[in-house]
Order: sequence, then C-alpha cells, then structure tokens
Amino acid sequence: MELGNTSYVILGMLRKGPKSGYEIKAKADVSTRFFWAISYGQIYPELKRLEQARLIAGEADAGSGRQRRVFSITPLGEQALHDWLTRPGELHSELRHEGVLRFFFADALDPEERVALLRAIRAKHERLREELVAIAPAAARDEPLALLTLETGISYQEFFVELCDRLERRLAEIQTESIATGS
Amino acid sequence: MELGNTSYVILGMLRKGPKSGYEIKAKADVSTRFFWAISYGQIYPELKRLEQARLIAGEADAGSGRQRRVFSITPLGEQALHDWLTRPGELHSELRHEGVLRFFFADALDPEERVALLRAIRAKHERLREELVAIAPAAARDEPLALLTLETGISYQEFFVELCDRLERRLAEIQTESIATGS
DNA sequence: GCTCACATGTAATCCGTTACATGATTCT
DNA sequence: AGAATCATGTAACGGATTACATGTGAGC
Repeated sequence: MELGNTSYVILGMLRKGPKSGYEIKAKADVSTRFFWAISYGQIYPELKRLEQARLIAGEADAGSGRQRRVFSITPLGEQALHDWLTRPGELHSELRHEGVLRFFFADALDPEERVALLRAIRAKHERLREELVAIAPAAARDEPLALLTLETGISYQEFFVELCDRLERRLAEIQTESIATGS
Repeated sequence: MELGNTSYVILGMLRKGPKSGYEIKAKADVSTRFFWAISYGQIYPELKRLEQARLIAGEADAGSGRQRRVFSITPLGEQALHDWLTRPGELHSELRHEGVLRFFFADALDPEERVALLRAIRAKHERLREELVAIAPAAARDEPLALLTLETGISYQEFFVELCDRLERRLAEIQTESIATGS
C-alpha cells in the first residue's frame, strides 16, 4: 500500500500513544499544522486504510463514557514509520505564500500601498508567532524534539517579521535614491 | 469569474509585457516558483479563461517564425490585478515541509540517524540557495522588486541552512547532558 | 435544559501535478 | 540529419479542503 506523508503524520502521532481520530487532529493542530496540516477529511479514511494494512489497530474505547475508537500503532506500523524517517532521497517541500507573491508584483502599486502590503504580511506572521508562543508551555512538557520543532516554528515566523521590516527599510532607501537622482 | 492566486501570477507576468504560455512558465520557474509554483496544466486552460473574461487578449504571433499565441493584459486585467494586490483580508500561506515533519517525529530515531536527517535537510536548502544565487544576475537586470524578492528567497534558504546547523548543535548538547546526568 | 466540546464520518469540490500527445523550428 | 528547445494542449490522477450530516456526553 502506498503511504503519503499525511499517513506518516498519523502513524507518528500514534507512536506517541494511542489516540482517536479526533485527538490526532487536535494534536496536529498545535504541532505539525505549521509545516504539514491535516484535516478530518483525510484522517478518518486514512485510519481505515492503515488499519486494513495492519499498521495500526483500533478498538472501541469502553473506558471513557464516550463512544470512540482509539488506535494504536502496531510493530509493523513502527517499522513503516522508521523506514520513512530514514528513507534517503528527495525531501518534499513547498511553500505557497500569497504575501511574497503579491510583493513580487508590487511594482504595480504606489509606495504607500506597498508599505501597507508589507505591514499586512508582517501582522500575519506576528500573529502566528504569538499563537506558537502560546502553545509552548504545553509542548515543553512533551518530548524535547517536539519543543525544538516548536521553537523552529517560532523562528520561522520571526524570519518573516524581520524580513518585512528589512524590506520596508529597503523600499524607503530605494525611494529616497530615486528622488535624489530625480529619475 | 472567480480568480485564484495562480490566475494573478499569469496576470502579473503579463503586466510586465506580452508573453506566450510557454514564456510565462519559463519566467515563473525562475521567480515565483519558490513561493508559488505553477504548471502547464494550469497555465493553458487559465489563459483561455482569462481571455474569455477579457482580462487578457491573445493574438497569433506573426513576427517570429514560431506558431505561438502571445497574450497581453487589458486595462480590465490591470484593474483586476491591482484590486487583488490591494485586497484586504487573509493572505493565504502554507508550508509543506517533509524535513521538519520528519524531525518532529525523530524521537523514533537514534542520534546518528537524527543527525543524518538534519544534514539531508541542510543539503537540500543549500542546493536551492545555489540555484537562486545562479539566477540572481538575470533578475538584477529586471525591476528592483524582482531582485528584492529573489534576495528574500535566498535569505529563506539560508534560514533553513542555519536552522539545521543550530538544531544539530542543540541535539549534541541534549545528548551530552543526558550522558552527564546518566538518564 | 442548554450549550459546548467531543466524536465520526462522507461527498463534493478545488487545486494542482504528471504524463502523455504532438509538432515546428533552430542549432550543431 | 539529429538533438535540443520552443510551443500548445489535455486527460488522468492525487492530495487536500470544505461543507455537510449526525449524534453523545459533560459541565454550567
């Protein structure tokens, strides 16, 4: 059976302990979401597939009052996860960033509009940064790598915040130059 | 008609001068690709749609020996582009990064494997960085914003390179600590 | 009693890539 | 003559989101 990276998110989450589909989503939303988002529309069908492939095993949770299915990773699943983690070859990565895209075409804007765009991009990443900082205390109780990855996410947002500041300064420089030379 | 960000890539490219679908792809491959990739499978159908909506106008290129259609942006298209560039509200952005994802689950790896993973991520971004640096001379001849965006792309790759270096050091620290405490 | 969070699922749809098909022109 | 590049297009497929549908249990 073919597994995509999204399958490994599920497998990886279950390796940290048995969980329901709902819990997987909740955990992903405060961790992997920032570099690999997943949705219910993928999770539930994928849990079914992984169970059929014997990589995970589900059982009705009798303990809690709620009617839910809790899945655990099997030794076969652990193997599959480890194979993926050590698989050589291309590491897929892609970015889709409307802010940077707009900025690329921002010569169609006048200077004030350009600055407004940069400020909007900055605000967005500032907000995401706050979100991650708010999550940090919960992550700190978990494994050290989860915390390290979270810090990575924070640095990532800060990169964009600082980038916007830098670009705004650069734009100002370019403008004063062109006024000075009268072009 | 509904336009997606990909439509605006085409519109934005045509604003810099008339182009064929093939040329749009070529330009995008050395500029927007790093934050908004597009493929032929989108370009040609989209050119048709944009023409029907009178945002662009295509004409057979008689001048060159080749049989190709060259598209120009219309005033209506310029308007649509400007509206998009200044539209308030959420700026969509998403990252899918298999390297960081694997690292998040790397507690299933032993220390050497972890380092190998970081090195692989590092190598990838180092390579992308080189690619962008190679493009720079061509971009420098274009508009200043294109160059600024390219520099952004270079900084972005450098962020990941430095991140991997930092993470490798942090991992080493964590390990020596746990040896010292004997846990 | 009501509301919120827990919980599971599917169908429609969107967006995008990949692979394929085809052919002309330019360069060596 | 042959290879590389220019050039246009479509069909199949894959991955993911969104919206919808439905219901239960816990806490106020």
